[in-house]
Amino acid sequence: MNAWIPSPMAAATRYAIKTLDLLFVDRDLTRQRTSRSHCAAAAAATNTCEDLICRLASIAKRFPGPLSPPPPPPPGAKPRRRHPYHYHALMKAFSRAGQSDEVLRLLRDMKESGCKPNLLCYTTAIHSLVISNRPFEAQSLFQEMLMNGVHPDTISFSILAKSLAFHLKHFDSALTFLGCMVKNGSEPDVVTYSSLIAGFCRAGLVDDALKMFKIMHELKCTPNAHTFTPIIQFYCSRGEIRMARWILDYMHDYSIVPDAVAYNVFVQSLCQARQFEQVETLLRESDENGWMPDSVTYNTYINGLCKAGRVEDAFDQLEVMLGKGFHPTAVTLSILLNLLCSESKVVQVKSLLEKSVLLGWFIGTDGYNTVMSRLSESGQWVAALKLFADMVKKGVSPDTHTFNIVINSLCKGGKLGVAKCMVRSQGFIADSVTYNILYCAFQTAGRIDEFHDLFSNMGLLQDSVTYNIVIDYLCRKGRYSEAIYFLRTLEDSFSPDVVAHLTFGLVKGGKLGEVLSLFRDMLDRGLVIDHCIFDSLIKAFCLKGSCGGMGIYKLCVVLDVMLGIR
DNA sequence: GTAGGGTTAG
Repeated sequence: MNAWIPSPMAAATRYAIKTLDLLFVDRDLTRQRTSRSHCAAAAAATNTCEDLICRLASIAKRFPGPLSPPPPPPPGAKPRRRHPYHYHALMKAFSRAGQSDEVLRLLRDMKESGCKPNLLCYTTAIHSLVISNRPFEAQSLFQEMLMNGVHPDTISFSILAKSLAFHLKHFDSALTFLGCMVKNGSEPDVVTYSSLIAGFCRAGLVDDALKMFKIMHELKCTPNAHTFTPIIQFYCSRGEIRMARWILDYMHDYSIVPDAVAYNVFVQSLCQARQFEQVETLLRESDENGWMPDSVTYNTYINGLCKAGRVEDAFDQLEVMLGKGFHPTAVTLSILLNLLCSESKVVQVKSLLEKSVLLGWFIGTDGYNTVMSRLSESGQWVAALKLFADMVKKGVSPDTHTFNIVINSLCKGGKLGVAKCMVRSQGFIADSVTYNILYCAFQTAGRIDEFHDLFSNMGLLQDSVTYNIVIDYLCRKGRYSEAIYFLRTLEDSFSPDVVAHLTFGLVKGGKLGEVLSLFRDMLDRGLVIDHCIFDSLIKAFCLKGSCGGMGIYKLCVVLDVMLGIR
């Protein structure tokens, strides 16, 4: 392994490599590696794939080294002069590199050397924890800052308010926090409000976002493109393209010119709806609408075309993108690798990655993650683990997503103990995806107590996917009352996504009385029964074969209750 | 001197 792989992942990586070396001599794995299906997959190569790989290689030649590895931060670097400014400069660099542990180390070093951290150092450290999804540690550090007599300002308050709303979805706390800001003499500004609006929109609470928008207006706080983009995103995510376009027009009417980010969200939505001609029009008219498409715009468009099977058009757009002077980014590469993988050429892509050094193209973490993920999904988890070893040997730093793919592969191979050790190894930062992968694996293996021991000290990592896993499991086991009880114990107990999962399980189990009771309860509380619940329910009835014969009567009863007409 | 917000792939 190359020496420059920085902490915090270094220890976890070393452990992983050691483990993999042991794993590859495992008899079962060796058998799987040489299985016939893999040989058949390797033999299934076609000219199409070769053609795509040639194109990729030709781009690599035209743009040598566009994805060069980031320079490694100096190991154990310390500022020459012990002044908060110098510490801050280093902390900022580590924070930008996503290395919050290093930021905390510098903060500790400051205190130990008698240099009192100032507001900026604390702010950067808190922000680093927030963007690394470590909200509780961010809150503790904020408390420590107050205890040390450092008074927060609008920026530090805003970072914590964003953490509460955007990451934790604790909106009541976020609003209370806003009140605290004012009491402490820090007025929320456009960034503070925009962060909260983004949090509301991300949680699907657009009405609350619009209320916040109204408050901004009343306080004469002028919104900008950052304020509107999450609202556009909300409507786009629901396929409400007309509403999204209306907001873009509204922005123009009020002289808040939407920028590339706002339009990129819209382009994504048009691509999902396969409205590629609209995308073309948007790009053609970009100049007169006052925005410049960027590499994200083209990546989004190229990805949309790939997903729609329009590979030639995708490569044409790649040419347009390159012609306009945009270098392919890590995302461009991921999109193209993903395209190759979706053509069932994962084996060839794996070999392309292994030869990437010869091609003169640095393939980074994201490129490896994409291919490893596809390998693992298609059941070739040993190949995914081998590619992981290859990536680390080339000096490409794994991130949490990489480790999640490795852990998923280990779980698929029944190596739960190894996965558990990797999560426990120093420097491993688990996220909600890690939590969900392991929860599923330990639950299926009937070893859920071990799972709880593993995560008991890691703070809250559950999300709606976790809740759905629990509900699916309880419904599969016929423990419907427990599933309903579980839903009611959740903080956001009637989240549409989770309700949709539960009603799906209940309908499949023939528990229509429980479904009706749940819907009546929701309607009594003034809650709206979301379209995703409707979709899930219809799917469950269809799967159960209830859309014909007498079964249709039961379906109609449920739909009437949903619509509040029975 | 330095700090905070919205987007794309997996």
